[in-house]
Amino acid sequence: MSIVAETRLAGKAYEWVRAAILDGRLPPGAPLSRRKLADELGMSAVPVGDAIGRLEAEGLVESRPRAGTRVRIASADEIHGNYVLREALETHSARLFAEFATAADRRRLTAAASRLDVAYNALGAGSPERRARVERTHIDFHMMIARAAGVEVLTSAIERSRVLLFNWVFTGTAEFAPMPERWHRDLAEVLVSGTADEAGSAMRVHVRFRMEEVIARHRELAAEPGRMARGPQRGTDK
Amino acid sequence: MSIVAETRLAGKAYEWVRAAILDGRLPPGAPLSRRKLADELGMSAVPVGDAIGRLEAEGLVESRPRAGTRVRIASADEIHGNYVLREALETHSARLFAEFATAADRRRLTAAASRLDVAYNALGAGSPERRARVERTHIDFHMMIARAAGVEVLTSAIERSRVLLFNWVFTGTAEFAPMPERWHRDLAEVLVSGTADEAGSAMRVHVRFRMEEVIARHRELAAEPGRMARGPQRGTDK
DNA sequence: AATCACAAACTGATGTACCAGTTTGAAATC
DNA sequence: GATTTCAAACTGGTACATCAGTTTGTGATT
Repeated sequence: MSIVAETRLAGKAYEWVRAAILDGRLPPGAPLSRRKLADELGMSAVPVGDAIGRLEAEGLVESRPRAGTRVRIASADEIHGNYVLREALETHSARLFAEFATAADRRRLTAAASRLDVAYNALGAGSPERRARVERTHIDFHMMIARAAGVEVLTSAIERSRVLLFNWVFTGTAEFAPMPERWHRDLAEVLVSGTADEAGSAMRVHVRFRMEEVIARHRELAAEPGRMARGPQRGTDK
Repeated sequence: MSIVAETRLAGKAYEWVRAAILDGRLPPGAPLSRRKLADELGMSAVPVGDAIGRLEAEGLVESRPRAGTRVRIASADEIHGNYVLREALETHSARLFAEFATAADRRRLTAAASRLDVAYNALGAGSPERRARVERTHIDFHMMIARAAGVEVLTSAIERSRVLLFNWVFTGTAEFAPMPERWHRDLAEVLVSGTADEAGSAMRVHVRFRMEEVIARHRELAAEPGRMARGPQRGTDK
């Protein structure tokens, strides 16, 4: 979020844990101990607690007062909600792109769409690592659209909502039906030469494409046994 | 955000400071001392620091490592960015309302729009307190639209972006040109009986209505002298 | 074999102490 | 009077110690 390197220890812990969650080293449900983390990172428990507090506010982690902290497992409702949020943010950024993007931005987007479609089409049943890498390129493609509008607040909001979905969905060995062959090229074409309304509609379809599949996949993951320990857990509320 | 009352001290401090910022007791630029706050709230400096960390992550507060913490003064760019964000979120929630709101929701929205227009028309040059109260009712009106969609993530995102704007703009004695007489009634009518596209467009116009005026007003506020102390402050970046 | 009880280990949360850097106002200098 | 200097006061950040609540493995009881 900032250009300068993080100097506060709390910031270092935050980045570390966040990265660990995002690349799967800490899968959903994994326990997190302030003290063990503090040992591992060579600091005391206070900055670690600070970092965990921030992650909790963001929804990546869940902590019950004197019982422990775990990487959060989102509900299907939340996954759906994040898709709605993404739809709102990305359709808007598509509108802005169609209206205001420079000629250079438009050229770059067209090229990136081609590369992305080629990568997806060549992927087949590639290794999880390859799939994750292509998925990251996919994110870059969408961020390119958002960045073209030059509105920092918007891009960072999109990134946040994407982070949550990515974590909740792709940390397993999720496998999805292939995309249409020219999926991103078609989208890019509308964004590059269509009106704002057309761009928004096209992006709307694009975002909704995998939503239901993803939610179904999430239900499978959540149904896996052995996520939580014994006990009433009390946190389930009413 | 949660139904249960906040038990952690850090949470209490967070709520307290956030409320103080939002209702103007801590205006933009005001200094915040961990220790003074800790004294005042009857706790130690650690939970206060935790709360300040969260507020900083949300952008309400700005803290330079060993120099002090102040209520943040946003740049005009940020104000603009938050308007863009609001436009994205609220046009989408208007679409959802037009498509999915129940008959009861639609009736309630129509009634609320009437009340709101009446309040604005009767306001004139009322006291700052009265204006702030009407402004809060205005927020409720928009939140009613968002809530009708039943997507928690979306409503809380809208609330966040509104909180920032409200704080940055309305804590002064901001004064704006009056709204058209049927401003909210006309909007509600489209949301209640129009298509999703129509509702989105109407909301887009609605959100943009005061944007430029607000940004101009913000420039005046930011230009006021005596906000910061002497010294290069070093945080102004490049 | 299944159930239960319980104590030891672990957890998050907070208070206290301390450190290094920044600010600031008054004294010293020009 | 204006400028510079500089030390005391204050700041955020972290480590350490401690507390109360939760979890869990072990062993006693049925």
